[in-house]
Amino acid sequence: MKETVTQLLESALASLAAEGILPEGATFSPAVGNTKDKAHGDYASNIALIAAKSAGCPPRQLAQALIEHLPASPAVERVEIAGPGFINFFMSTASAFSIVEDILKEGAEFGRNASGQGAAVQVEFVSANPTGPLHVGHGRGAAIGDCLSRLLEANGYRVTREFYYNDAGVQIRNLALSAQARIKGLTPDHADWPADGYRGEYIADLADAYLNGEMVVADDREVTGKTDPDDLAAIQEFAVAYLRREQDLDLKAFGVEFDVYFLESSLYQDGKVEAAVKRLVENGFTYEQDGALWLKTTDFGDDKDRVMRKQDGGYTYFLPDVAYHLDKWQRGFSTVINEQGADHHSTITRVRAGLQALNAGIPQGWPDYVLHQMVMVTRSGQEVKISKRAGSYVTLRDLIDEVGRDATRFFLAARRVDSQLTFDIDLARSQTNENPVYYVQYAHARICSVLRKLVGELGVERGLNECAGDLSLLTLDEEKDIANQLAKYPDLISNAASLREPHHVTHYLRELAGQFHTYYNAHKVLVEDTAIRDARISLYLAVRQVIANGLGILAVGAPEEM
RNA sequence: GCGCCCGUAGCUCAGCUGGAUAGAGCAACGGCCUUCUAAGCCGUGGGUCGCAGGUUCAAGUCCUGCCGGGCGCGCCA
Repeated sequence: MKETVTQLLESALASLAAEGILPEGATFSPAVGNTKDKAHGDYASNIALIAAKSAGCPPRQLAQALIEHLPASPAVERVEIAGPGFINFFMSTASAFSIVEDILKEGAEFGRNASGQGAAVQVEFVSANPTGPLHVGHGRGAAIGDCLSRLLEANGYRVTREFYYNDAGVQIRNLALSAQARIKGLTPDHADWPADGYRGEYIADLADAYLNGEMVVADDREVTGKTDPDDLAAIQEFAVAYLRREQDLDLKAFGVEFDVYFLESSLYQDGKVEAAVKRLVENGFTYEQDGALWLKTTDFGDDKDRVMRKQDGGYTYFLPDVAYHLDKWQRGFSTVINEQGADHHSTITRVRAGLQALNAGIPQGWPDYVLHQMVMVTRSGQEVKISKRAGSYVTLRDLIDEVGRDATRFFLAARRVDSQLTFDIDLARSQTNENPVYYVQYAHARICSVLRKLVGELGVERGLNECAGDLSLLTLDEEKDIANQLAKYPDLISNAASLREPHHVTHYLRELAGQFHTYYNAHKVLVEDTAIRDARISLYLAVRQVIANGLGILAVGAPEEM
């Protein structure tokens, strides 16, 4: 519908150019937007304001000329000039409802497009180190990363979901020492407990499992506990596997699956870290100082140079990071999106600098980053800070267990990534219209319920994607509003993906559900006039389909009954 | 001190690549509720968009400065 208006305007612009009213060379792409105020019609364009200067005539006059050159279209009922020179389009009622037929014809495909042309995109997210259960922040990352992946897929991209983790560094050593302390019977309050050791309950569980010789199977590994308290290497291997399994279970409960688990240690094993170092040295961006090897990241916009190789000969995390991203590039991902917590912000400049210093033909500003701000969890208006299992933080599992997978996903994806998020447990649990998840799911269930009633009480079978009835009988304002909202869905999918802003999906659904509930409350659908009834049910079916499609992007369930 | 993010109604938040009179939900206030799947429905009030400049026909949106909050500023990841 919006395209129709755009085409009409383009045609009018061409006519004006042909008549010399507009300069030949200049090209204007008319911006057509949805109106906020219904008094301004269904769509509005500011083209006359934009083009007025180069046309050399006042905007309203140019708008008038454009309107006079607008080709006739059955979709447009009337056109007006308003304000400083906006052109407002009032669409015919009949054309507004053609979207219903489109939706029912396309079904689950409605809103999806092929603009990505199958290009390979990688989304790296969560990437938690295997040192404990996932926390709420990881949950936010998981919700955003997975939703973003689904959005990209809906736009025709081929997405690889990747999880990168450090399985060998200082933190892992620390984990092994903590586990060993537990295995030897120490508790975190003991004087000999490792400094900065991990203190959570899960360390004790891990220790028991190791001593019992349990076998743990994680998505990417399988290890049996050796029971020997002195074999630190064995403890470390077991601990990593144990916590990987723990995280796998969290992710499974959350409904997130990864295509690739990428180990930091593999970069060392495959010589990729050494190769990166060699290349950086050869390119002349390094120097030795204080017994360490530095990279001149300041040549690429960093505020200070960074250590690559420490005094003790080990590498900092930064170097494998660079090697890892070179590997991503070499795997052919022209678009890579790294979803991380904003507390990792400083790595961006460093990684990009390292990649530029490699001289590998990687574009400046590659890869993309999506950073989410912190999450605070509240219950009864009070901040919740700890979980029993992890001790110092609220785990993702806590939330899923308490409010359910659907509400957790919806809530964690519902805010702009760059603003902090308050997760209200009471709200997420509540079964009232105040709870947006409930509200949206209920709209879907309500429609399913009407269909059951239609079959059960009236004996009328109606296929789920069957468009029946004369849509021109839909004459109510609420019906047209809903149709217009439905028509916005494809743009939503395309914009949310290109802007990397998944939160738009939740807001859209909340609004659509609200419109539907209002309509439902005001107007009966199972009316005696079967022609009107059938037309309204067609609209219901379209709403049901779009809600289902939108919830699918969020990986939130679309229940048939509540 | 430096860097990044945020500041919009009492609260939680939207505001699509600058566009018309800044929106939604909750709360408040006033009505309604024997009605298809219910846990409510309709309406009203409520704003110096942190502050001050600037760019523009047009600024919540872009630029500069300041104020307030969060995060980061490791040879941790």
